[in-house]
Amino acid sequence: MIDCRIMIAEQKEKAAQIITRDQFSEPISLIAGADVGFEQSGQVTRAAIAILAYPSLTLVEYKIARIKTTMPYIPGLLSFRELPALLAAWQSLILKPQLIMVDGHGISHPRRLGVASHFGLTIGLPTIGVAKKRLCGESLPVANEIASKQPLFDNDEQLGWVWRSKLRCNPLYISVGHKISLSTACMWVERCMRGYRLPEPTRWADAIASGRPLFLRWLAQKSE
DNA sequence: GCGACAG
DNA sequence: ATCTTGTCGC
Repeated sequence: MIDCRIMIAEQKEKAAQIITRDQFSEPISLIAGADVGFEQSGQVTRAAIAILAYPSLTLVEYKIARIKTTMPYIPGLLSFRELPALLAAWQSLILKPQLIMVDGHGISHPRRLGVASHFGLTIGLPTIGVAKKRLCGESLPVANEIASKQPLFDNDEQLGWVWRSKLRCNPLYISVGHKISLSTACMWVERCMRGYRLPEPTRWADAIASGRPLFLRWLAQKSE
């Protein structure tokens, strides 16, 4: 069995180190997206990091890491399952981005250390949490208009924004990962939208990690 | 005790 | 997260 108490203690300790101020300077030329998928058996964790040029948002580099799965999925402890593969992918990159968007929550987490924050703290770079589902906190319904948003609250503490990125799609949960403020995080997510539910960095990372048509077409076209 | 629960 | 067919709507 896994002793979650140790991980929870680690999360509480690390959460205190998360920086919620902007610690990067513009202009930014490279933005990354990070996501993790699992192969059929579930025994292999596959992380992908996509590096996009900004502002063109074209894919300029990507790396995939395949690691043996060590942890089961436990809500709230996702980073312990996904971080090893993310770090492996990170280490193999040639280009280093100034900002990273991670598929998952940042500080909108029961102990304020979701995978986006954990990853950012570990590598010491600014990260943004872009999650597709709520983990904790409460919010009012978001109006069905693009860019409508509602604050995500845990009592009096705002954990992030619930943000409608696309009509008739479930909203995104945007939160501080590390070394960035919430307002700046939202600004960068908006700047990276190209008409899909997910911002481009996360959209590409997901496509690469899961071998989706978007990425397969890109590969095919590249080899022509 | 029951429901909720990122990926 | 992954597997998986059809179906509805823009």
